[in-house]
Amino acid sequence: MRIGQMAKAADISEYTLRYYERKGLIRVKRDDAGRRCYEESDIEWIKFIKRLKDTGMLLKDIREYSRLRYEGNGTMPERLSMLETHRKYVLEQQRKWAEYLGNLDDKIAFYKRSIGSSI
Amino acid sequence: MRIGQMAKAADISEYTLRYYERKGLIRVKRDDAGRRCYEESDIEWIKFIKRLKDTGMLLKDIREYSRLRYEGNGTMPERLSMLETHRKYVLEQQRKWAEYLGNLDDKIAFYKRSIGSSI
DNA sequence: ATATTACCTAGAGTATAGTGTAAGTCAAGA
DNA sequence: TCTTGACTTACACTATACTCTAGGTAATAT
Repeated sequence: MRIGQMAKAADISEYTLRYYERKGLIRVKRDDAGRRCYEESDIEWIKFIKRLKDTGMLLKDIREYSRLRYEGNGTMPERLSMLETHRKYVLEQQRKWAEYLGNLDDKIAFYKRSIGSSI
Repeated sequence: MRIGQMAKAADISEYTLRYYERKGLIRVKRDDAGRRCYEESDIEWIKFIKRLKDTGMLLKDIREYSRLRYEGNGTMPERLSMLETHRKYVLEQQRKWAEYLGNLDDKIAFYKRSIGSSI
């Protein structure tokens, strides 16, 4: 699978795929012509990277996770530990968003009352 | 209230306070010596700006909200509309975080099984 | 009187994460 | 054979949001 197909399959730009490779997040083989050849399994891997990124993990941390992953199964405990740390972070974010939604709803209710009473 | 006190009161750096002023998010009067004089009410305003920012609103959008706020009560309907749009965004983010937490828990469970079975 | 502290402005520098361009290579179809 | 399209690398540029420095002023503490 070449970069164009992968970009479509994983819904990511070719620029970003090359950028992630440069940054050490993804390792990709080349064909005889020097073109990137992605494996099928890379689709899920790239989607997983996207999710880590979308939930606030920095590329340098994803890079570290990636390094462990490419090292093999022996690094599973370390990866598990990273994911558990990240899980705590995600829970904390959820708490913050819920709290913020409360604030926002209060503010919205206040505005509605203010606008209503001025009629 | 001068910038040093405000930085402590609103838990934000002086750099950022000046930056937000330059960007049009906050309007501040000066004393005879040209120093910024914040009002008590600015504390809550700045905290609110921080929450908008922390929940993914871009400074340029916060700037627009701010412009309306400084224009007075007549802009309440517009501000309400901005907050309701942002509320939808926050709800969508919550949904995404919940979904992602599910993925993460699956992955963690998988790792735990894998590690367990290899003992 | 002088030293220190808190402030001022303008502008440069940093971090993060892409995004785009220039110049060139390669392979497959008309 | 020639052209087109998909790729390659290296490097420059962008956006966002700060963060810091340099050089200066003003008020206060010793």
